[in-house]
Amino acid sequence: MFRETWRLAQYHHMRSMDQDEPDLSTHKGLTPPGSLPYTLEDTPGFGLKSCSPAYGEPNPEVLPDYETFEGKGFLGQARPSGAPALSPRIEITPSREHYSHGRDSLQGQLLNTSPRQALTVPGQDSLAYREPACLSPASSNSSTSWHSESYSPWASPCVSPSNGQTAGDLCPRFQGIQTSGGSPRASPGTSPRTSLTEDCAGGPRSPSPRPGSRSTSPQGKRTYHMYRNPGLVAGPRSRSPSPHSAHHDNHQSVGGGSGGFHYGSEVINGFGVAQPSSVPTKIIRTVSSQGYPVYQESPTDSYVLPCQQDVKTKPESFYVIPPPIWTKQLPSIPGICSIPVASLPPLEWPLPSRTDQYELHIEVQPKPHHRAHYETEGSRGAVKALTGGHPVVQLRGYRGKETLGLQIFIGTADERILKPHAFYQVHRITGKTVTTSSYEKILNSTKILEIPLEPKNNMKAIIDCAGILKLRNADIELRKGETDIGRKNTRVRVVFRVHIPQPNGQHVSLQVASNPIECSQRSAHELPMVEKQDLDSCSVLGGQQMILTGQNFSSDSKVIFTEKTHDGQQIWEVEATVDKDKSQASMLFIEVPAFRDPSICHPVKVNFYVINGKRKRSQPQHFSFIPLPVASIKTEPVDEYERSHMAYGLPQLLGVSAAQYYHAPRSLLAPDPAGLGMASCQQARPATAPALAPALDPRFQQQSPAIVYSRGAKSASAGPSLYPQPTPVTGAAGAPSMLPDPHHRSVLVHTGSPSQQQQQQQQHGHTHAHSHTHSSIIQFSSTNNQLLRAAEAPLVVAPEHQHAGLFGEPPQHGQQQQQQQQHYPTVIQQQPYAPKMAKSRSPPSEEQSGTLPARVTVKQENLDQAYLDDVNEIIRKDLTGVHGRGQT
DNA sequence: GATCTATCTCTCATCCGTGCG
DNA sequence: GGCGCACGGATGAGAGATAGA
Repeated sequence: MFRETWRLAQYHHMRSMDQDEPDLSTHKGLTPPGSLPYTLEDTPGFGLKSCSPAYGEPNPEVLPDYETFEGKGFLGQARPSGAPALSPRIEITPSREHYSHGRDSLQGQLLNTSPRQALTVPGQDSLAYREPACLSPASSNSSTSWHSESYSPWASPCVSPSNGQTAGDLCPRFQGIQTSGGSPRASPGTSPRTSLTEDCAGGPRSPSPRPGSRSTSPQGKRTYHMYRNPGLVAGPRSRSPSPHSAHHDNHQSVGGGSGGFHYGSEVINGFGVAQPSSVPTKIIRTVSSQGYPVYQESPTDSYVLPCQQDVKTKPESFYVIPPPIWTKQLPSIPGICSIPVASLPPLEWPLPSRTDQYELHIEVQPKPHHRAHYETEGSRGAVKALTGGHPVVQLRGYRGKETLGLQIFIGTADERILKPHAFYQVHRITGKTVTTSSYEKILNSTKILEIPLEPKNNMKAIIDCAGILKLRNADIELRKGETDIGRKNTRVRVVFRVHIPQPNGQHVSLQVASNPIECSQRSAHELPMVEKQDLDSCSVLGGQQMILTGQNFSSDSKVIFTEKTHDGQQIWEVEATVDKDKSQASMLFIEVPAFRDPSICHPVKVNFYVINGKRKRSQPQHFSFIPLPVASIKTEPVDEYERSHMAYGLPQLLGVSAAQYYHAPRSLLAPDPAGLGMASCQQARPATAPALAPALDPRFQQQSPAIVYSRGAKSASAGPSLYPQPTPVTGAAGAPSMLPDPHHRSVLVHTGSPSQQQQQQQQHGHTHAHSHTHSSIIQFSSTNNQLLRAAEAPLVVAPEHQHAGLFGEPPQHGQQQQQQQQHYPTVIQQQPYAPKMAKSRSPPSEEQSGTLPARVTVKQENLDQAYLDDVNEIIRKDLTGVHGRGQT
């Protein structure tokens, strides 16, 4: 699958080169994919440098398109007069219900492309538009649509047709084109809820041969073949556009040429409103005009609107739309504390959940299952708690009187570092049952809900306004730079963040993630799910009883322990003994089996899963086998396999301080060769070591785990600081549980915004070639690189430069950086352990040495492994590079 | 052992219907 | 009663897995 995706990426890459397609690979959270089969600079004409604003920096070319957003929903608000069936929730409906119009950034002007029939139109006077925002998603965008036919006949209107509006209603430029053409699939798959008038406009509602029967997919499912051979599906049946409209009309001119994209702020996402610089996110009615201006949040929209505590009683308050923030200084907004986004840590950055003073705590966890809804569906409601209510989050230790904003977004739940989920977005729920007001924001393509944390409520918030939106896999997978795959990637976590202002002007950022939530339809009723295990580790001899708590266990449930290699090859599998007498539907009593090799000298991480049927298996759970006491282990030379295996547990096992691996601070970037050669674990994986450093180095533990960052001018004086892993790291050797949770791992340094750090790097420029050398050894994501760079180069950044472009560096340097990224793919490697190299099925030597040609094998049945493979692939390349460069 | 093809199985994305407020 | 939301269920297409040639 991954290979397939890669091929597609290559294909699209070639196309992009042909068409001067903008490279969007750097979009997601400022983390350029490390494993792209192309270089970032392979897209000539793309205005990466010329038009990319700094992170958080408003681009004047784009500013007119930005608008802050939004009060709490339209619930209970009067609809615009004369607007029939105008939904109180007007959103982009990115799927098939799109209109194509305007220009396609790749293929030029799109004329008369919409096959859709006219939709019910509210009165013109009821809507206000921002033309720049009314752009076809097909035109720039995002995920899929720029290839092949490049636009869809269903290209997105600014608002969903389900709202009974035509594109022309929402954007003047739509007018006159909405009835063109006719589609063989007129009004494809329009939901019955969407009550369009297309039926009356002629054309069958569904291509189904059975009138009245369920229609087929809007444009039919898109296949890889279609992706590869866009011409085969040309015409109105072309693939649907990505959910997001991006207005090219504006952006094309920015930066010149066709590639006028804004990197720093624009991100391509399958999410319709996710492109701050290109796509309208919402259309809401204003007070004055009773219209629905389209606006979206700029990356610089770091403030939120005053919280409307009770939208039901003050519906009018929604109509208050602040002027574009880029036009003025950040206002002092009562209510929720406002912080410039540029000063906030990116969503990809790991944050601690607590400090000495504060703790962000999930009082009530969400249910482990929540069926996410597609954009074509109606809402499936807010995430609920197991108890029947809703999740509750509280900020403890806060004594201030200021209301803070609790940010919510959907994050990943896989092995890797927590980051915004590519295939899911938080969805604001509005309804009669929703009591919590919320604001919707877009940060680097990630939709964020912000709800107030009020002292009067003891800084507690009931999360009853957050649903989960599923984006179509194809839309996301095909966007440039996206390496994740959506298939079976259905686990998410709800991530909560809060930024607590400090008296000195700094802010403390805390983050906590919920338990994983399975978002697929089926699994909620069929797949077993392990929610809790009372044992994380056991002696290699096994025999201990472990209680698994979860759902959908059955009398036929089996528990399988497995061990896999880096390549995902399973080298060990054994079924645990299940005590069926004790076991229940929500609880399994098992006996941990003995590990295959009782002579291991280090903890070995394995997985286990519960399986009910052939394919009804739970997500893999982690488990560790602990070696017997040292005295009982025969000392033998370790082979390559063991050596690599040991690398992961080395620091803990040997009680070696991470400081031995690193020099501070610069050496934090590179493993100490001497350290790598110590003990019997000579080849500790360099990519892993840095990730462990903060947790292992006692120096870090003495400091506050929180990320404290400066805002504004104060950042200039904010030198680099080291912040420890909040998770206590025990000194007990060999205890696998002491490894910090990768999802809660703190970061080393945050001296300000990413842009600041980028600026720092720029200032250091070529004199810091060594840092590149280091980073070529230790691969981090760009964000992590920023962290490391910040740690390494504590430059004082003038306030006026704090928005220096992360991607807006001088061309030369930018290219160099891109080359670096190309040659040394980045990866977030923060797994406490990684599956060991193949021993029995694959030659360890080559793998170990990193000279084995990369081959990614992804099995559908194990998505986590796919992720691991993805990472491991990069690591192998990295190792190859290291060796090839003579351990530079 | 590698490749191709056919078939099976399952996921995805959408649609349908119902209950509730 | 109408409407919209929430939600469970169903469905076809298509992708992946698997077996056989």
